[in-house]
Amino acid sequence: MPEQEAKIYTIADIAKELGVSKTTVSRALSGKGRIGAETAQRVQEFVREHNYSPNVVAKGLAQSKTYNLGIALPFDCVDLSFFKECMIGICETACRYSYDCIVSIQWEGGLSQIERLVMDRKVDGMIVTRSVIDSQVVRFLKERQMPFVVIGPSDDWEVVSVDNPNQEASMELTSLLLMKGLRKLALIGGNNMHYVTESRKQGFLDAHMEQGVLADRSVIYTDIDDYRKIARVVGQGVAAQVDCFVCMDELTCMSVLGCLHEMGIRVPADVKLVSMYDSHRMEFNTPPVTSLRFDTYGLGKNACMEMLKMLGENVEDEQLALSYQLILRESTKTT
Amino acid sequence: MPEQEAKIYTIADIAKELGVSKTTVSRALSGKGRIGAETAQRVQEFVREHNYSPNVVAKGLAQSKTYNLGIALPFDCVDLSFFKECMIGICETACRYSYDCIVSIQWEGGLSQIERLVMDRKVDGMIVTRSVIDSQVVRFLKERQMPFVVIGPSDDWEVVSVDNPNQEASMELTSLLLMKGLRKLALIGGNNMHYVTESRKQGFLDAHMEQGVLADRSVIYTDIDDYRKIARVVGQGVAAQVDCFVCMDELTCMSVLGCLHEMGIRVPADVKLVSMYDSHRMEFNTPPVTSLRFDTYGLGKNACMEMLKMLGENVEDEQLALSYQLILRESTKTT
DNA sequence: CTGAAAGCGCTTACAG
DNA sequence: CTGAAAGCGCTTACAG
Repeated sequence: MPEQEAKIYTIADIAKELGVSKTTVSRALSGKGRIGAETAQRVQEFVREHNYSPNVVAKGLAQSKTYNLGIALPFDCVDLSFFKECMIGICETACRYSYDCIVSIQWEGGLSQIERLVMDRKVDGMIVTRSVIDSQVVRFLKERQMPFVVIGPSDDWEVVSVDNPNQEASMELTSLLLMKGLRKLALIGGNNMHYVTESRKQGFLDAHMEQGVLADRSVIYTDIDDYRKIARVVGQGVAAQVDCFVCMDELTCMSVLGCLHEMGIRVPADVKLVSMYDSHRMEFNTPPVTSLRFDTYGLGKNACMEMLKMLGENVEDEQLALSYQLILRESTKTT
Repeated sequence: MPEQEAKIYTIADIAKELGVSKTTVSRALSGKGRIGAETAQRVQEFVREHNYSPNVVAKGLAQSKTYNLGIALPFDCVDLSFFKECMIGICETACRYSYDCIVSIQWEGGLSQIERLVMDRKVDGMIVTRSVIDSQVVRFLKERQMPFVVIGPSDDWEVVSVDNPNQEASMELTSLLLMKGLRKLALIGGNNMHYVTESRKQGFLDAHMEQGVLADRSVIYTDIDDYRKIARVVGQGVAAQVDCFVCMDELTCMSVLGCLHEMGIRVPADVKLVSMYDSHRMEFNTPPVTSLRFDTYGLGKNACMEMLKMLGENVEDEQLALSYQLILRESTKTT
């Protein structure tokens, strides 16, 4: 049986079959330029019947566009679910505007893949999913005059960025702990070079300020990124008799919980525990851990809309306000 | 200060500057066709100095290629780390051959995004990262005559697929348990429509066969995909006094462990626990859980190499043999 | 070894 | 309202 062998039509084929010019077909398809209603009809019908779809690459070449967005994804993303949700938000939105997303793995420091992507002119813009202080990537993108938006905070006026309300949320979470009467809070967090670490710490400090409690700087630990270091600072925290461990992310939190278990320290009976970033893990842990849930999908979506706007796409300005929830679970039960 | 305003050269510019034809420039760059050594030199030098890089899209159009690979990623990937590592393996390899990867989120059942990607002719081939029984995606890809490879098992002769040795590894893991004298093993697993569920179960049964132990089918549970169901079957397993819970994936395993904790049942003292898929979580749990570690990065790499081969790329046949490790941890200590 | 020309499949001034 | 033509930036027979 000779397969249906779906002939791939070109605009020229259609023009010939219909006895009109390529120009006309093109116009009927794009809707740009004046064109007779009847002619347009005929073209559209033909197209539908033979389910033609234009060669986007050719279209792109003619317009000096690619209809592709690049997503720079850090290779060492601990926070898997964050990047996944973000990516889905971006892709979905891109798709709605007929763009596709090319992923580019971003190795620490270097920018090999991203460089190629940009130099090859395979994307119209870039979305950078981890904002790093003094980023090479950002510098490169600027230099190459490639439009981009970064996800996460930025103190650079020229950079378009979208972000979760990390500082605000961290502050609310911390305030709550203080209001519960917990006084000595240990903060355990990630890489100092990540902006987000800074925001969370700031929120933590803001809350102390607001509640009129002096933050104990001796139990604020940052750049704690492996199990050994975590074990060490948990030990220190316990020795210092902190009331609560405040973890900046879920992975750290899992590890802290592990350490506590091992030391035979009970949560929440002996010490409280919270995470500044929620995940399924936080929910199904023993005990379930109080944490902050952000709308990461929405974040990706917003980033993408900003990008599309920069590219001159006519996006309806449905930019959603990013919110978060403070989810109280057993790990902070005080009774 | 007028930015360096990096002029974007085209092949025509170069030809003019050097007083040769575009053909010559093209040849000097691609290395195809005979060309004078000296001329080639001159071109290459010019190119280096002005760091020109060709417009890949235009090149693609001329060759009816895109130099893009599509990766179909399931939106509901529980096994985040699997897809991430796989993706990195793919992207890395693609990059080495000057391809880029467009991600396409694959919603349950539907194939909207993938369809667009293919119809728009934005990719040369597709890599499908979850093999599902009787897959719509596969059917569509075949119909459209789009080259593709699937990651995971496939019983379809026409389909190129690469896979982890799931069955073999599951068998080894199970055998080990049986050899340790554990007799009643509960198997808890995921979606029946996923091929991988089938492979793991088969390996589990093979081991029983090999060891001459009758598998107790009453404690083989599949399609257990949410916390409620897990809680239920764990309860049943405990009541049936199983010796060990064998979980097909890490997420399930985490939940099973949670349930056991809640019921006050100790691992490994009262019951053993293993996972057929490793992750950091398994390592840093209390107790750490015995599990199977696969080379997912290598899997992605292989998939990509297969794909590139199909596309006529001259890949060195460094196809790596996929292996796995059986990592024994505290959760199966028998003393 | 080198080049003029046609072509990849589209878009878009420009001129009817 | 419609079309011939040039152009997007490359490649590749074909003919020197």
